[in-house]
Amino acid sequence: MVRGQAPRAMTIAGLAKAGGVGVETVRYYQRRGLLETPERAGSVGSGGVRRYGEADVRRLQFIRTAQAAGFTLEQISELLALDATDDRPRARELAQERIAELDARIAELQAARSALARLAHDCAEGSSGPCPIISAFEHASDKPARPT
Amino acid sequence: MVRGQAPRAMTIAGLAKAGGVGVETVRYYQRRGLLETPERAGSVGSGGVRRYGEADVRRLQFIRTAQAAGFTLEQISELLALDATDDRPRARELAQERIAELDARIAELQAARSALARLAHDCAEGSSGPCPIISAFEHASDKPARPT
DNA sequence: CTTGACCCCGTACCATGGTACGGACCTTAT
DNA sequence: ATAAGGTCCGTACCATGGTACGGGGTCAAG
Repeated sequence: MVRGQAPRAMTIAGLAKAGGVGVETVRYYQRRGLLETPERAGSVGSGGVRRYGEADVRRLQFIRTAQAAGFTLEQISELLALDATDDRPRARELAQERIAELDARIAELQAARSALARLAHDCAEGSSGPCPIISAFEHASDKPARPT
Repeated sequence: MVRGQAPRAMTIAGLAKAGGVGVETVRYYQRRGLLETPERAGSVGSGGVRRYGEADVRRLQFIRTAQAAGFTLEQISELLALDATDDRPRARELAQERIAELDARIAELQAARSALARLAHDCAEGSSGPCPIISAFEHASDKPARPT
């Protein structure tokens, strides 16, 4: 019973490369249930090597993309499980939650970015006084162990 | 040799509270060298409790702020060390590096955010076909082990 | 049919950033 | 002075996301 050989050409190294990760990472994702572990190819039931195809590559890329969006592997796992059950409300819920978190995090990073940019600028220009990057606490009141 | 008692009123719990962290976290920062560990107060050399002041609160808050800006504790440690040596070029360098990384990360998150928003929207509206949140890999070619 | 590269799998280890525990000691209020 | 509660300190443990190791099997070329 042969079922489509064409997209199952790669070994794990090929899959890893296609996804831009290491082989160990692929195995790790398999252990976590994020990627499936195909049956070993080979006439004899036991031996042989596992083969992967385009579907696996897409799945792996999805994982990386979702990860870049700040989803944890746990959440990605849920997203993937949702795929099987087609639970759209839950999927949207997860997406909305993550969007809210992303908005918060983006705002935070932008605030930090502009603060940092201003401080770096100030530190560059005026050579007077302490570098303001750190001076948030520099005007201390009681700092005994500071050798002259 | 008494040197300014006023700003050294708190115990570790007060400092932790002022910084919005737990006592254990303060101790952890002390172990990491991010916060100093003041001498124990008390007439007898050995015993007594450590006291903290405003300077410590500011330092702790700086750590939290820098952390929010994506600095690792390691980098914060360096920033703090720079304070002692007043190494402004290096401080600016660190700041610039982090700004670049922040820009990259912000762009990444924004891309993810809009992709996610669009997908969530699509998933909400059309009830036809699979939810696009996941369908990045849904049009798979060879999916054998799918139990009926 | 041997060599070398690659695969399989379990298990151990790593870094980061904490959190928890437990016994001894100190401080403070009653 | 005694009890309650806080501090001190070492050590252990946790979650997350991997990375490394080692022994054995397999596969393809020469």
